Amino acid sequence: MQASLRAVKPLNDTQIRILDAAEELFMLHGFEGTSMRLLTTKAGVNLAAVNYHFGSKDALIEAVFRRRLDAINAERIAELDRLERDAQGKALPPDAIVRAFLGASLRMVEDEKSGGRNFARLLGRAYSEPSKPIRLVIGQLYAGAMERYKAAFERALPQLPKDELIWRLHFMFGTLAYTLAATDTVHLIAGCKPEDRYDAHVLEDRLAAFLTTGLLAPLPGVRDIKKAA
Amino acid sequence: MQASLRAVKPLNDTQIRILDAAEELFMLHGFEGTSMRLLTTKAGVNLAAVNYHFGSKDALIEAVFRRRLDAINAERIAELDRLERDAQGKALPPDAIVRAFLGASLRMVEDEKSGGRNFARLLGRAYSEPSKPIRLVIGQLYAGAMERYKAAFERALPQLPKDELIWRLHFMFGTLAYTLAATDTVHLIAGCKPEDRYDAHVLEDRLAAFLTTGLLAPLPGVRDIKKAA
DNA sequence: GTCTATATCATGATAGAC
DNA sequence: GTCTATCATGATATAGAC
Repeated sequence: MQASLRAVKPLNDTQIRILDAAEELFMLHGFEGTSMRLLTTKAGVNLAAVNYHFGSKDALIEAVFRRRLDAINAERIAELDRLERDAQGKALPPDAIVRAFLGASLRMVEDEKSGGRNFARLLGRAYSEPSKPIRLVIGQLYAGAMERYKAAFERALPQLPKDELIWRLHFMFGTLAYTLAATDTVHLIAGCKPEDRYDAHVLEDRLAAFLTTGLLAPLPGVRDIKKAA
Repeated sequence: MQASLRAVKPLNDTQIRILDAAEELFMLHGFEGTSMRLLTTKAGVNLAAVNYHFGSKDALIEAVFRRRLDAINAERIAELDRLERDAQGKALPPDAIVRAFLGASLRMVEDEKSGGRNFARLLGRAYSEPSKPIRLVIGQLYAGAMERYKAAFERALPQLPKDELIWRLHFMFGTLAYTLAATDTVHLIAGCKPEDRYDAHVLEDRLAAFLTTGLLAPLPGVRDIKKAA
């Protein structure tokens, strides 16, 4: 009884094949643009299998996100736990928090074989997904980690007003999401080495430099004197 | 003959109603999620009108982006022209280039009445759109302005290696796209004043502070000695 | 659990009267 | 230019044999 509360029933081969195919096709064509026929054909399973194993197409979309996001956010929180334990009560350096936040997501783009890269791009796009149920699931899966990181940043950047911090975290999210979603289009702007695109270390270094400096930016000046008065 | 090359045929009332409805519905439900029936009902026109006036649903999507993006990028380029003229050959301050780039997009989020805000959110999402034709149109509509801004940044930040600049412009794009697409969800992170969400000046100040500082960040260190050697 | 066959419905597009 | 009626197709979901 205790165990069954958290126990994740192991996925069978058919379910895994469906989830893998869904990840790739949702990434390529979007949710509405991916039909069950295409999906089940690609997965090499029967047309009825999705409904049998997941109940509906919407439930499958949820399952696709849950399969990976649970692990990623658990990893994020574990990494923050470790940092805070080592710091013995002192505030963490912003750079370390940023890297801990980025790490789990970026490692996915290196994982080509087991489909992590597909999911990374899918996830990047999902942040600005129109479908309300999907946004809800994503938000819910992120909620725990977000709370923890927000608190860590508040301690690390005590001089930053809270509403400014919120916006800067929002910007950080956006940069990460776009980088995950559109990593294959960077070369279109031209000029960057193609081999860097999927190197998580290089990406982490570049992103961390940009984002950490941005988080520490001087406060924007007051623009409208009347409003301030 | 000369004039007709660039002449944009004025849109009639039906076409405008269709474009306005499309903007809002595409934003709410995505392209595939918006049916012609829903769209024409919302626009108050006949089901056949979209095909008569635009030829197909895909052509309508293109028209939606063209209607506003042409003007926005022209504005972007004009603003850069003005700055460079005033600078009389000197490199521009990075902050000014960033603000010129953001301005035209951000002014849209203030424009609630004529639908600019809908378009802003739609545009933010379109950057990570799976559909290849849509990405092509967007990329093409942006190409001219991107060239100009890239060159301006190269002059303003001569110490920054080109590939690092490309990545940082990529990050800047991402932050702007996400901010446009998800401005209505900032409050979910909680803690920011709701009235700031659609104030273009406040947004521009916050974004410019974050992005300009990020663009000027120190270079990320070399991580792997072996690769560098 | 798996598969075939099918029910039911919505879609984009068009033909042709007005 | 606008409308009605309709076509051909493809969608999700399910019933029922194996």
